[in-house]
Amino acid sequence: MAKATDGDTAPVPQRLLAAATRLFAEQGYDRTSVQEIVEAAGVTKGALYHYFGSKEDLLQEVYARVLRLQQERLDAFADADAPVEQRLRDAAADVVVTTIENLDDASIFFRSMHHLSPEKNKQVRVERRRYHERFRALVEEGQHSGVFSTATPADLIVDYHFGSVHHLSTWYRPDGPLSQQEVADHLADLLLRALRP
Amino acid sequence: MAKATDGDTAPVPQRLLAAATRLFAEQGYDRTSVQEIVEAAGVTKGALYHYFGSKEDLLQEVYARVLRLQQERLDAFADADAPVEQRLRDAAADVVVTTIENLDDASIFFRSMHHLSPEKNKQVRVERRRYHERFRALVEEGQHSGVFSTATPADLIVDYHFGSVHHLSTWYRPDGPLSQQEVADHLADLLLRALRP
Amino acid sequence: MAKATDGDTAPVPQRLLAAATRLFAEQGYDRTSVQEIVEAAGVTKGALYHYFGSKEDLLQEVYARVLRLQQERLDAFADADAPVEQRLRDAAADVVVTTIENLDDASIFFRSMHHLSPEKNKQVRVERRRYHERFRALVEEGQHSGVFSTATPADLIVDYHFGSVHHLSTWYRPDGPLSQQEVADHLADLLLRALRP
Amino acid sequence: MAKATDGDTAPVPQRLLAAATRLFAEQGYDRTSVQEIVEAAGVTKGALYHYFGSKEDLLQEVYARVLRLQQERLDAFADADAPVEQRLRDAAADVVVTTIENLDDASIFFRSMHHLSPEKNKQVRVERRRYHERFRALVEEGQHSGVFSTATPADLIVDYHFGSVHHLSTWYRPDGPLSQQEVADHLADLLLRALRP
DNA sequence: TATGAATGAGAATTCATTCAT
DNA sequence: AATGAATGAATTCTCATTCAT
Repeated sequence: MAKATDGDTAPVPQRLLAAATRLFAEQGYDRTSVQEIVEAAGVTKGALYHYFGSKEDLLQEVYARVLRLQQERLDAFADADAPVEQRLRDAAADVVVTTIENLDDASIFFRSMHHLSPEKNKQVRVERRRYHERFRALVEEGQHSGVFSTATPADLIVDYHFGSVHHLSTWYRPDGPLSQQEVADHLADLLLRALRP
Repeated sequence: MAKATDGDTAPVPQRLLAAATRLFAEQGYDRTSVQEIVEAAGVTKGALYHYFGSKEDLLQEVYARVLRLQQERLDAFADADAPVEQRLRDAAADVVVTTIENLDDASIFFRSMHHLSPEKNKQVRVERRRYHERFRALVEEGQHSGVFSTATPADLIVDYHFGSVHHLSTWYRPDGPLSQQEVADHLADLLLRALRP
Repeated sequence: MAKATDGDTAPVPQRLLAAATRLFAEQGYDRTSVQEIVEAAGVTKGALYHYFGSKEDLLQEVYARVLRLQQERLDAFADADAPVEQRLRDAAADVVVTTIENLDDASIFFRSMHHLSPEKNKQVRVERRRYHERFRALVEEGQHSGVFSTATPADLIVDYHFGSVHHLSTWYRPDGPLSQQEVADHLADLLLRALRP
Repeated sequence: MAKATDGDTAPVPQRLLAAATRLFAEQGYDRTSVQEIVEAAGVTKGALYHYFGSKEDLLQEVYARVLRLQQERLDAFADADAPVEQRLRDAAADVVVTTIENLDDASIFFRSMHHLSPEKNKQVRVERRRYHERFRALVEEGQHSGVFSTATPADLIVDYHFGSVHHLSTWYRPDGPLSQQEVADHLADLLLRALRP
């Protein structure tokens, strides 16, 4: 009977997650009440607490989804069979596109991480770290093979790039002058240009 | 009689602002109660509401202070008597140092702006815009005079750099391997390298 | 299981309404705190806000109840099969008795109506108007058929009578010299006497 | 220098009293803050507390003024040299005109009396009683001399009439179809007609 | 699997009043 | 005569969560 992912007929947990994602992005985690979420999802509070242990669990689920997706894509690009400068450029551009396509998740990610309890926060940080290190490894690979400048520590370069990705949710508008792909190309280009020896 | 800026003797509004800044940065705006602020400042709630119309006003005051400071510094560097690549590098490095020196304000700025009411938000955006445009003008000046590449739109370059500044509050630690100045130099360097024709 | 209207066993909304009615009448709407109401009803604040959107909603419910009751009774007397002077007298006396029997509601009604928000106030006024007009129609009927004097506009006569009803909560005491019925008969009599041609 | 009673130049206590009267009538006593009063009067809180011991004192002053005025006028009409039916009619009409002319005071009087502390309340009640009794004496004089019906106790007749006076603040509008004097004549007429033997 | 009534702690804000100057 | 900073208690309302059904 269910056909879409969002409508009235999607499984309850998905509907709750979709509603929570939208509301957290629009209003922030603290400003979104459990009541609003269940109303938006068309269920009752009891149902929410049947599937999720707490409001915080919902937030963590949003994170887990984003992290999983981005790690998968990074791994795919990094493991490709191509010169390192190509692989870095592709990965750098892809994370921009993926982030723009899931701007809600990104807003939540960067604005609400500190709302998680210490233990859950730690768990997320560990996964983030893994992602960061995979990306850094690409930079270092290019530095060791001499195609990238070694003037800047690789860690800092990763943070430089992810700063701009993080920032997207602040300024990017779908109806702006640049398409997703153009923004991605420009940002990847800036990264690669900065890395020229 | 008052000599310090923070102690028991500083004027009440300053003490409130200092306490609020610290707590907003540590816990986030929504998670910080008015009660906590007044306790930290050693005054009563009535006193707070005597000087500030609302909790939100306190937040706006923090913003106003940061914006004023950063605009002043940018103007000074941008108006200096030096080649444009030097002026851009100095401004780009200075905003990093200033941000690190006021990491609390920066965290609040980037994480809590969406907590302001629409009208106050607009006001802050207007001032942010002015700052952004002054910075962009520097980039464009270099592009027109041929010392910077024109491959990337100036607006995007400004957002690229400020993404990394914004991001500082996420990863920079005073006890990390790099000093403030080193980070600033590296980030300014990356910007200038990316702009090489 | 529930048998009384007030005890520990009555449904929570009724208990809240009963407590609020008594306290609003005794102390006035503004002087009665939500805390007092829930304590008197033996429930918690959360329960109150589960059933009523606001303190004001509670007040409006009190109004709605009174208005419904009085309109029903007026309609019954006005539509009866009797000479107009008899129907007016019965209606005029009945509203006195009903008001005395619900003196709390009446006090609240006349003293606290201006505490309602504009929109709710309007809604109450509309219902009041309907009541006023039904009563006025009775007076006019008698005037047209010649049994009542036309010296005074019917509207004014209605306000004259309701002034005295309104006033009851100021002076009527159950232990005073006159019974409810005696007061009602006297006031209806005064009205009819004033209307003699 | 001072020429009006209301402007910027009137003595401070008068200005406070005028501002308080207007605000109490518009918003109710409880809804009017001391801050609003002093702002409307163009002075500071300290000044208010210099002249009045409390917010309640301000309210009592408004009462005292009304009571004094109405008692004076009633005494004048009641002591006149005319037949009792003329004196009653004049007094009954005059209180209507005076009430309409001071509709703010009247609203406050009838709506806020229960806001006074028990002792002040008692004091006001005593003066009200004196007024009521002077009026009742007029009715009784007419009843004893046979020009008024004795069907209704004099006390009730006084309350009947004052109910309608009280009610004026609910329905009377200066831009309505009837002038002050017309309303006064009609209401006095109704009273006298009801008293016909 | 889901409901919805009920909890209880805590939120921001208001306000009459005081008092040193 | 008048100021205005400061108090502290009270106010309405919100909300994540629980639990009997």
